[in-house]
Amino acid sequence: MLDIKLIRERPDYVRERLALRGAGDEILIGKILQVDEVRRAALAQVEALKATRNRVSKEIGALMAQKKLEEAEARKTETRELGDQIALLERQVGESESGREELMLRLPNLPDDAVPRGKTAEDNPVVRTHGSQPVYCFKPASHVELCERLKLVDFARAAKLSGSGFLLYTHWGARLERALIQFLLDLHVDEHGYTEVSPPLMVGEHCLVGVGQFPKFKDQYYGVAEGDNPQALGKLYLIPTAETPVANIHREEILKDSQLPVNYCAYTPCFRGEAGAAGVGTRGMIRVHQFDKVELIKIVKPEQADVEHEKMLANAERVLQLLGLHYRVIMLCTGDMGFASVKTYDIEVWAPGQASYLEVSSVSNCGDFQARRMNLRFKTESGENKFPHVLNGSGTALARLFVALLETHQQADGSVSIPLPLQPYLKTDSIRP
RNA sequence: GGAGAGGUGGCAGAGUGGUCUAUUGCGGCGGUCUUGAAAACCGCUUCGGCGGUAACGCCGACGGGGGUUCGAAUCCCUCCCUCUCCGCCA
Repeated sequence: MLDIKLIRERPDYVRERLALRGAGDEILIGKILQVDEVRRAALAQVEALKATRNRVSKEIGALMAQKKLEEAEARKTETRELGDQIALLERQVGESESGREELMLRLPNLPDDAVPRGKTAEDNPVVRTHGSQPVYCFKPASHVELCERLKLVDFARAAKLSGSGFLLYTHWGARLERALIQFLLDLHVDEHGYTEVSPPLMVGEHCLVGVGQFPKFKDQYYGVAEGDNPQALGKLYLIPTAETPVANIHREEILKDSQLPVNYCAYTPCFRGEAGAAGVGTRGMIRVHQFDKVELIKIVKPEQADVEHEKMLANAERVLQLLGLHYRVIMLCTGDMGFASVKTYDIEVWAPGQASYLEVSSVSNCGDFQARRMNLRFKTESGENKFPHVLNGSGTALARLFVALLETHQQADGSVSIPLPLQPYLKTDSIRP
């Protein structure tokens, strides 16, 4: 959520920054200012009336204590309708407040100055490239072929269980997935200094609102029902990313200055409806309804945000470096950034079987946007309460990492060699047919 | 799921319709005293909003929401959560 004071004081600046996203959200600013004005006018009135009521009520109390009952009764009838007026105005305040809130929750974050202007993914500049595209003396197979040949994933049976977009890992495939999870967690916890957490996989609506997934993108997530009670449907949602529960851990708290930065790392499955995405990358493991991911979350002081953002990006890149994968880092342009973000880097790993780069990580600085939505604050040394900045990054998404790993390290004999750092986890140096 | 007990400030814990501000204790911060510290004593110690250049003034919040009343932490309704016991269960 944006700061209402910023909208009041610099509406044109806000409109201009929002326009850079190209979604037309800037037209909401006028409405917000209008509703805000109504709210403030009604609030000033209601507070004046309440001040009067408080004063008179105290006088009545004093009169009754002195046993001047008739006088007290007279004052009561005098002020009887005050309550009705207050109730009426309070309804106005409430309505304009929730109206303002509703609009505010639909406004995306403002892009940072450092973010390149652009409209689509075509406009995202490459920040750097690591390694180069490997060359093979044979035609590299796609992961679908490799998975079938090596019996790592049973696509057909997964579909039998849950429909398309689900994976059934088998044999070495299941072990590889588990090894990767363990490898990633150990790397971030032991070497990068994150604290591991393992959150609930179902969360209440307020958590999705907190990170900015609701109310605007409600159609993309799975709601769950308990038993056959239709009323329970939508009370809980399957998490689309560990960011949702983990970023909300300290919601409605006031953290101590000394607690920051908070660094969390979590492995969770992620569930996404991907409505409307049918046909796009549906074959194989590239776009699925359930996948595993290790997520990094930081809660930092505003002045630490840029440095911590770069550190998080480096932490995610380290994963691909250790696994011997070629990748590039791109910065998302103003038109391609996520709703809550002020600045986002994507890491795209090379998948030789696809002959394309796959997004395996998105590392975002969300500024104070999520902290406002969650009412998460910290107390500065001078005793002031401020909103911290919240960062999140994948470290990394698993299904696509799995794809890149198989396709990159496939051998002429049909086997897949396992990079050295992963061998202790998988307890083998190669997977053979 | 059933029965009972609870939810008040950082923590503990009073407060069953009104006297000026939600007692009090602990912890924390500042001060006095001291070479320094402890003790003692004094003071301060939640969050949000509105108005004002400011000093300051006002409004709201006692788990959430609604109601009764001139006036609600207190009475009523409703929802949520915690604890104890029972049932079911990996």
